[in-house]
Amino acid sequence: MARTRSGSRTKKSCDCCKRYMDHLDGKDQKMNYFLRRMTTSSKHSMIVPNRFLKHFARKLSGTIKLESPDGSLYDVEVAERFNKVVLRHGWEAFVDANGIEENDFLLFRHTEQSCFEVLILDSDGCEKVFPCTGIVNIPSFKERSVDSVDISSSSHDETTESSESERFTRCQKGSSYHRRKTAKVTATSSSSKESGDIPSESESYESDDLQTSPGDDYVLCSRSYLSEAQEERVVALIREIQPKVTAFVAIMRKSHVKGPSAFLALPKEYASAHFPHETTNITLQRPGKSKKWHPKFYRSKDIRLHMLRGQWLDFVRDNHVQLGDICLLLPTKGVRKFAFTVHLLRTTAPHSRVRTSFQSVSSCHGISSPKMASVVHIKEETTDA
DNA sequence: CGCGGTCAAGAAATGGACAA
DNA sequence: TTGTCCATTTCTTGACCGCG
Repeated sequence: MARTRSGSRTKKSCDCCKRYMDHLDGKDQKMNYFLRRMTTSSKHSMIVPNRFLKHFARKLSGTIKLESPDGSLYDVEVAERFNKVVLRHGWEAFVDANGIEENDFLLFRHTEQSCFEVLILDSDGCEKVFPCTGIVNIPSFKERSVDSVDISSSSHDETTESSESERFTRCQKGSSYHRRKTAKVTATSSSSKESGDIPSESESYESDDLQTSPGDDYVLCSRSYLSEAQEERVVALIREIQPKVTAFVAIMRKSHVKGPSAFLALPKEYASAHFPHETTNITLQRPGKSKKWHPKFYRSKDIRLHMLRGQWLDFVRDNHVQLGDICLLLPTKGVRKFAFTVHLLRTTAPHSRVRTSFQSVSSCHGISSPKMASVVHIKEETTDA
């Protein structure tokens, strides 16, 4: 990071600093705001940026209250997922009730205690306009929350509005470097895809505080990308099973399913969080089935490698796991030994065009790219293979 | 001899530093 | 501010070794 960059920034922002200090007055913290953009995955849970948490005076946990632009309050559970703090139960209700859509921007402002005011901006950066705020469909969840809440009266004065705009602008500037850095990846990923709205884009946007996790409910196998359709299926599945812990999603590659030494590579961070800290056998099980597999979880001495081997191949064979299939591993709660439930999302190739795409998958060692993923059709397997 | 486990090397991705 | 280069990290591939 260039010295000149930070230097010029400090020099230029004296007035800003003054206003900023004024705006923080009365709170022993350095940050009041954070901005997030809605992605497909964040419809179900929203990550709170680590940097915000670092500068947030209090510990964000339990239940917080979100105040929508129409003044309604929502109780939202704060949970920790894979070393990330995420807004969980209640968040979806907030999203639905406020008509928040993908690519919308949400500006969170800490008002008091565990209360955040949320400004909703359209994808073009303008404040979202509702036809009639009274018509907004507020689910029963809100009713539950209102009776237990003492709403702050400081939400909609002009000072707030202007400082929000300022902060939004500043925030955009602040994040430009990261966006630029990720643009390379996005450009590469989307180069062959007609639509500009691709998973990798949203992933890269979130990457300022998420290195391995593209979503909040699941961790995606690194260097893999889910198409919108795939992501929707994964999200739908996660929604259905309502996991209490972060799931691991792996798109099957050649190395996962082919050959005598097939294995499933696990991201270091996820493995550290949910797998044993030594080489040992773990248990895999299909939902609703009694049969179990005990692949070896291998962890190299230098902690660089984390993978499932041995009976992993049996699992692959027994369940007819194929190239391009999606495996969702869910740590089983309450079991002393490390056990995982594996949900399978099958890939189907309904026509020749898809088959062609699949050939390109294997031609590049099975690495799933957005291009390839975009034409892969997934169907969830409801019955055992 | 075959299979499974382990490890090393190369490839690819990512992030940081620096110069224009 | 933007583009490029380089270092680091992580993943993939395949070879080697030990055991049955």
